[in-house]
Amino acid sequence: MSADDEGGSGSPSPTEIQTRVSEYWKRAGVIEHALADRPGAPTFRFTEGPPSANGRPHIGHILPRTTKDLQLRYRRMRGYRIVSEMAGWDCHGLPVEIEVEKRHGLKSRKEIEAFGVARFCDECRATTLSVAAIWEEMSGRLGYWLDYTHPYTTMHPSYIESLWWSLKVLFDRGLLEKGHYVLPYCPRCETTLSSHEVAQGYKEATDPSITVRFPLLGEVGPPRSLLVWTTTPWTLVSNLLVTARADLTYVVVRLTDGTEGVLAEAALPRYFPAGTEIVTRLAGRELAGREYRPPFPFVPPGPGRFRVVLDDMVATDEGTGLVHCSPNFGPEDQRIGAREGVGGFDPLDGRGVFTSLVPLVQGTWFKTADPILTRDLADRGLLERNGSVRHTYPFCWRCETPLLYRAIDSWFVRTSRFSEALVRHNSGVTWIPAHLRAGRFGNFLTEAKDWALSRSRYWGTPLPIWMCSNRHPTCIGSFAELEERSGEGLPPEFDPHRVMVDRIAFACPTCGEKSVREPYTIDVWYDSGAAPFAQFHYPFEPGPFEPAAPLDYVSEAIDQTRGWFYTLLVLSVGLFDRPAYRAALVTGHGLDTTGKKMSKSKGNVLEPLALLERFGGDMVRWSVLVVDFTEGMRIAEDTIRQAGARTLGTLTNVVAFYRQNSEADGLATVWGRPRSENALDRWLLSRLEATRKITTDALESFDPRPAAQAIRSFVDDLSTWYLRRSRSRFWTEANDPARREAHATLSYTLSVTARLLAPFAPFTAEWIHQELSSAPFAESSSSVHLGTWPEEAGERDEHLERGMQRIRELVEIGRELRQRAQVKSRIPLAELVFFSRGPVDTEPWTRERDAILAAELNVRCVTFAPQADPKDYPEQDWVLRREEGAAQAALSRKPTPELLEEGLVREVLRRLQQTRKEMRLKFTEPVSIRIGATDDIHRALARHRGTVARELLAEPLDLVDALLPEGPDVRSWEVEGSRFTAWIARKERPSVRSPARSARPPRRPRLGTARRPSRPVATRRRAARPSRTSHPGTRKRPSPDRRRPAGATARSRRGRVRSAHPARPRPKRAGPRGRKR
RNA sequence: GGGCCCAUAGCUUAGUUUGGCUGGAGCACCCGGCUGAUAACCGGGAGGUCGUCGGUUCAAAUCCGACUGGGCCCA
Repeated sequence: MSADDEGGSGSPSPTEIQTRVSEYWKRAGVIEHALADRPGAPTFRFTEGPPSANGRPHIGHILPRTTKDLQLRYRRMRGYRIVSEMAGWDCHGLPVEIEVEKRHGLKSRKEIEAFGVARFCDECRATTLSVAAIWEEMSGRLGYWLDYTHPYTTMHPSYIESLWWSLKVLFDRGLLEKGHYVLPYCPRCETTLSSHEVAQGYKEATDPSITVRFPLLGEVGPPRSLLVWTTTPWTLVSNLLVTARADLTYVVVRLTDGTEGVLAEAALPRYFPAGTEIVTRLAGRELAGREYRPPFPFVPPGPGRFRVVLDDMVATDEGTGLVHCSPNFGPEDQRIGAREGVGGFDPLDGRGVFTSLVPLVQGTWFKTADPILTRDLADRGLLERNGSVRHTYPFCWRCETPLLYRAIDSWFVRTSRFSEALVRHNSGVTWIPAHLRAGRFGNFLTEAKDWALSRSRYWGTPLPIWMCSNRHPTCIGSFAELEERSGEGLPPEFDPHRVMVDRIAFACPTCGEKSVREPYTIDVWYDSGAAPFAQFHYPFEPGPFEPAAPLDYVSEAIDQTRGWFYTLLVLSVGLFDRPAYRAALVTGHGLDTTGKKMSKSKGNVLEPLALLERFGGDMVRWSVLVVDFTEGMRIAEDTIRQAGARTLGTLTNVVAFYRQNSEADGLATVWGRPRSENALDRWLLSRLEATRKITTDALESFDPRPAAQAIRSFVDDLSTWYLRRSRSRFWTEANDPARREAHATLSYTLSVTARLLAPFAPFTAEWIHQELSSAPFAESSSSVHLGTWPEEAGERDEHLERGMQRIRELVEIGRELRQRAQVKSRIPLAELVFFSRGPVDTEPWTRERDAILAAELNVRCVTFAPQADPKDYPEQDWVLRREEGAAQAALSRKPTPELLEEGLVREVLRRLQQTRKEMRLKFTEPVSIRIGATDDIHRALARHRGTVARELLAEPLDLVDALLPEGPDVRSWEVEGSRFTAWIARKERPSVRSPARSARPPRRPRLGTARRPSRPVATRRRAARPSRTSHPGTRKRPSPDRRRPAGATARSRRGRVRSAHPARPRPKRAGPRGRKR
């Protein structure tokens, strides 16, 4: 990092904090401790949804990983044992296969088989975890704690054996069956796809849009044709039926060539100009049974073929109201075809190429055939309309080949048979957001369709079903069973993937014929849906998995409603007849700055690793947690910086303030709830308790949104009200009771805040906790993440909270009056009177109320009066605020000469303090000061000499009754029309305390006292930098030995401070001393 | 084509369940103030057709309907 990254005197940057904390976690083995088994602890059941092990993480993965980690950290602090914290990898499937295909230039299944299936699978296995390290890196930077040393992988033999066990359970229950159905099919990959896979591949595409004449047979009069619309001309060669809707009105119109056409009346305006002759009207049901000549002569005649049938699926908003039906190439078509008993006709081979059944286009790919067939129709006078249409069409999500729907043999999980149970077991799930339960997810369950499970591929869990020539299926549920059936021992390194299992055959238990394995793998979504039990090799090994117990919590992004959330539930209900999870937190997707979905093609993606590197995990986590992350949310660097810096930055600054002061006084952290009578302290503790309660309730109910907001607002109150009004107490002496109270309150509050923050911003929380600790960054046992969650400590005082709120409102009134009086706050004013119609109910802390107001508004006296008599407050002396006609408050507007003089002193002090700050002096560091001023300023300073010397820590303070001569080291200011000059010089010698506070960075090895080996990465402080002005008697460069060193631990500082100088000199006690020139 | 969700200031948002005071706050901007933790802080200002239209009501950001835009899912 460069020196410019570091703050001058403030707190470390988020990335510095993260670096330091990460090193500590690593060094002290904190993560291992946190994830260690906790015998006897209550169980919190969780499963990491396995990401695809060869897909790189994208921005969308940040949200769910944050919400998962948040809940797990909370539960750990609550004393739970998380079952399980295994990371997991989804290893199988087309993504891996396609990567390997590309590498070896393989273009079809034929080429893969020529390449060698065993070799192909070996390559897939080797490829599959290639990006695991990137995922681990991202999770580490995000602070997502999982056990990456023992991840589960869906390709592991034990995992696959569990899958086989579960498949056999379904098979035995009759829920796993073979069927012949129309399914989405990729002709390049030569396999069916799951609906989930199809959903990912919809794209805008231009397709033909043609309307074809199907001549009706047996009509009298002019030739009459059905006008049939389609966007897939290639399916016309396999046409078997035409569908009309019973309740629609159809018209027969006169076509331009004198023949007649039939179409829905509703479609008429889309096709023909007004005034087109309508020969007759007829109801849809009258069309039923009419026979027609098919558009192509390839389909042999058969019972019931080439006639009009009725169905409600016919839409009217596009097309002609007459739908061409090719039962092999559409789900609806299949349903209708099956109902009508017309059989099927499939002219395509596995690669989507027409076979000899269709000589016209034999050897042509299905899409390429469209124009050829269209031209042929036109040549034969059957093409009524020829056009094109833009619409969404499904493409293969991996290889971008247009999909087709076709009837094919496949194995199914009969989900439709237990959709009622799916709905029932979903009804008790806590969904966040809640609408998903009955809404999107619930709807999906009610309409649950059978799950097409089998894939004609290679790298996947082999379907453990063997079939004999008599079509008797045998399902194998374990490796031992396979061994027993086949009568051959499995090798010790048995790999239950294709080739090895394919070679095994056995006699059919039913008929004795040879049984061979069905050559399928299964949908990878089954793999991941089985993760809760398969990761433990259930039921083959003893483990923490209990069939009766659902997971307590899962969290993923919204797209998983159809994915993992669904397959988890299906398997849970199908196998165990219970819900899969008690609570599901669903995050939205990341959008770009304009609210558009991030996608590679739009080039608006943000790299998660780059973001995390730049801002640190906490900033990223916090920025998503404080907004409604269940909606799609815009993610931009600016919003991360803004949301993160506000709360986390403020809080670290509060900690820095606390540490500087308590360290200087040698006060140790107070971890228990203090008892203070001070109203501000009691107020803060009450606010803390309120925040604790909201945070706890939110996390208990799995919805962190209210918690993050409550913490944000609490940190705001802490910094901008409590600390601002309490500062002076931190500057009194260490044994002052008020100082003790303030210290104890802030100390305790920060310790609780660190624990409340721990699940949300683990790095910052840890840093705060360590800053409070007596042995920071020492042992793992001191980690905030191994501590307990804050329990209720003391009650809220809502009366006090309301009273304080009222005071803050009164402050605003006071400021307004000051502004109107045009007297800046630095000048004290004599009196502020509030005329309250109702008394401000601040009993029993009325005196403190007035003191807070007086200090905040810099007035000598605050009083409350029941009502004002205007003539007591003449305008030349008072500025009045009215509310609804009645006087509300009055501020005396004219400062007395004494008050003016005090204001003048403050003006001078402020400028000199600013100079001290610019010189980067520690606030405990004494200086030599000479101030040259005349007249009013000199008189004022002389009269307040003690205050001036004390506040500036001037040892000595030299007041000169003349302006100092100009010089490079002399500064000059103008105040209220008068000038004054000063020079400030660092003391020649370090003050007594300096050595203790200051080992120095190794790169500037001078004057080092109390030097310690430092960790360069943990640099907290800016390297010594020349102050902007130089002063007589001062080195050009501030002496580095006064600075906090790189990496010097707080322990070393404190240890020395406390033992060596228990009663260190305080600035305020540094008495003015004369200095001879 | 169907379903679910969302829309409040340039940006992030509170308020919507249960209609009711002048629609609050933060960032950014302008003016002023404060500053011995701060990358800060405090006051004031400017900035709002509460997506649009219609309905219910004494009263609508809030309830109802339609529409527009966006997100997600299904087809």
